[in-house]
Amino acid sequence: MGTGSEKQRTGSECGQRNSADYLSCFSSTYLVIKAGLRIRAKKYQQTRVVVNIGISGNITLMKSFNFTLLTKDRKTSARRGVLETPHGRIETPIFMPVGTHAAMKAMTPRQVADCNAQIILCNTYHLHLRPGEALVEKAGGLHRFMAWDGPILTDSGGFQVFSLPNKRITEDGVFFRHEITGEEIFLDPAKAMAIQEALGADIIMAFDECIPYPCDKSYASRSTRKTLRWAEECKKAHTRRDQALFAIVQGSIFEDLRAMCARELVQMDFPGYAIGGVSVGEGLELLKKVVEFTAPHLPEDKPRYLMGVGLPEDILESVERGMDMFDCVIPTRYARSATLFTNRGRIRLTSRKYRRDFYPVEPNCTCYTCTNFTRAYLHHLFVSNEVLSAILASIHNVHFYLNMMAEVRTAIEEGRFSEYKNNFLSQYDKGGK
RNA sequence: GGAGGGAUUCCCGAGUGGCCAAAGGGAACAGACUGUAAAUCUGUCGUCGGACGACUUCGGAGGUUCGAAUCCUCCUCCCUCCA
Repeated sequence: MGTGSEKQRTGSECGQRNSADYLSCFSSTYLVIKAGLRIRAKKYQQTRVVVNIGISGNITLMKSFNFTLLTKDRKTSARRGVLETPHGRIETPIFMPVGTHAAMKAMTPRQVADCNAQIILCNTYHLHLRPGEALVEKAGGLHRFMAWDGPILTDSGGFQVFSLPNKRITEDGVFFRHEITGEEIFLDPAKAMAIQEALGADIIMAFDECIPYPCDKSYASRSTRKTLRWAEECKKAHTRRDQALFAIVQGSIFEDLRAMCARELVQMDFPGYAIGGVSVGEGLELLKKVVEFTAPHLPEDKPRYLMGVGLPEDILESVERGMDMFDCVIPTRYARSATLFTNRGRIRLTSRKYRRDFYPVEPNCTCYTCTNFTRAYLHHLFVSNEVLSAILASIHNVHFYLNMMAEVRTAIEEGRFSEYKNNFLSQYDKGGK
C-alpha cells in the first residue's frame, strides 16, 4: 500500500474461497492512488455494484453491515447465509478461528487465509492489557496492526469474567486483577465499547457476564438481568456505525431466563445475536437443549453466533438447531498439544503408534500439512518439541474445521444437511480418539 | 608411588541409622482441554496384586545394629591433586 501502484485482490484473498460458485461471481478491487484517494468497488452476483470513495486517513465512507439468509434447510433449522462486513463477505454457517492477542497462535495470517478462514476473533480484555487499544489505534487499527485484511470480531471480555481468577463482579462492571503484573483492570459496558471501537473490528460484542455452570437460578436470574442492562448501555455507548454490535443472550440452562433475555435483546434491536454462557462445562446434551430453546427467540434475518463452541459434533448439532457462527480455541489449542482432527475422530500424535505411520494425518485432507507431511514426521516434531509441530498441527486443525463448515454450507444448499451430519458423525465416532 | 573425593531406582541428582520404594528435575507413557491466565495442565513412572499390602532395590562381598542407601572392613571401577 502507498507505493502508488495499483493493487488488485480477488475475493479469494479476502478470505472468501470456500465455494467455487461464490468465488466466480464475487470480486473486490482496491485502487490506491498516490494522493491517498482510495476507491473501492465491489461487485456482488453481477447485480449490485457498490462504490465507496474516501480520502485515505480522513474520510472513510461506511460500508453497511448486512446479513442475507439464502437458504433454510427443509428438515432442520439449519440456515445458509451471507454476512457482509467492511472487510469482506462471510459465508455462513462459519467457524471463526481465535487469535486472542491479535495473533493466531502458531500461524501467520497467510497460513490462516490459506486454510480458508473468513473471519477471526481477537479479545478486548487481553488487547486492552497489552499492547493497549491506543497503540493498536495508532498502528492503524487491528486489521493493519496484525496484517489481516479479512473481517475481525472482537470479544468483549465477558468470557474473562468467567475464566479469570481474582476478579470482583459488581452491578456496574468487573474488576480484574492481572495475575502476572498485579495490575487492576476495570471493564464496564462503556469501557468495553470504547476499547472495541479503538481496536476497530468489524463485529464487536456487548459486554456480558458469562455465567459459570452449574449455577443456581437466583444468581443466573440476577446475572442475566445485569447482562441485559449492560447490553443497553453498550448500545448507548456504541458510536462507530461501521462496526456491528452483537448482543449476547445469557440465562444459563434455564429456558425462561434464556427466552426472557432473548426477547428483551431483540426488542433493543441489534444487527446480530449471540448465545453465550455455553461451553462452560455443561456438556453436549445441555448445549443442544439451550440452543434448541433459545434460537427460536432470535430473529430469522439476523446472524446467530454460538460463542465458544466447540467440538465438531457440537457445531454440527448447533448448525442443525439454527446457529450461523461459531468460534473456539479447540482447533488451535488441541493442535499445540498434538491432538489432531480426522474424519474418523481425534488422534493424538504423541502416541507411540504413530512413530512409523507414514500416512498423512487425514488422507483426504488438502491442507498444506496433509499434502506434505506424514504422521510419523509430526510425531517426531512433537516428541522433539519442535515449534514446527504447533504450526503444522494448527494448519491442519483449522483447515479441518473450515473445510467441515464449507461442506456444511454446500450440504444445506443442496438440501442434505441431515445426511451430511449423520454421515460425518457415524464415521467420526467410529475411530474417535 | 602418595593424598583425597565419588559410585543412588532409564538419565541427572537429593538423601548420611528408623518417618525411604527413596525428594526434585528430565525422559517415557497415558489423559484433559470448548467467547485462550494455555507450545498448558493432570496422572502413572522397581515388581506383583484392589486401596491396604507383599516382595526385590541405592557399585560388589562381608560385618555392626531390634533396624542400614546411610556406620565399619575388604574388593571393583571412576575423578581430582601431589610425585
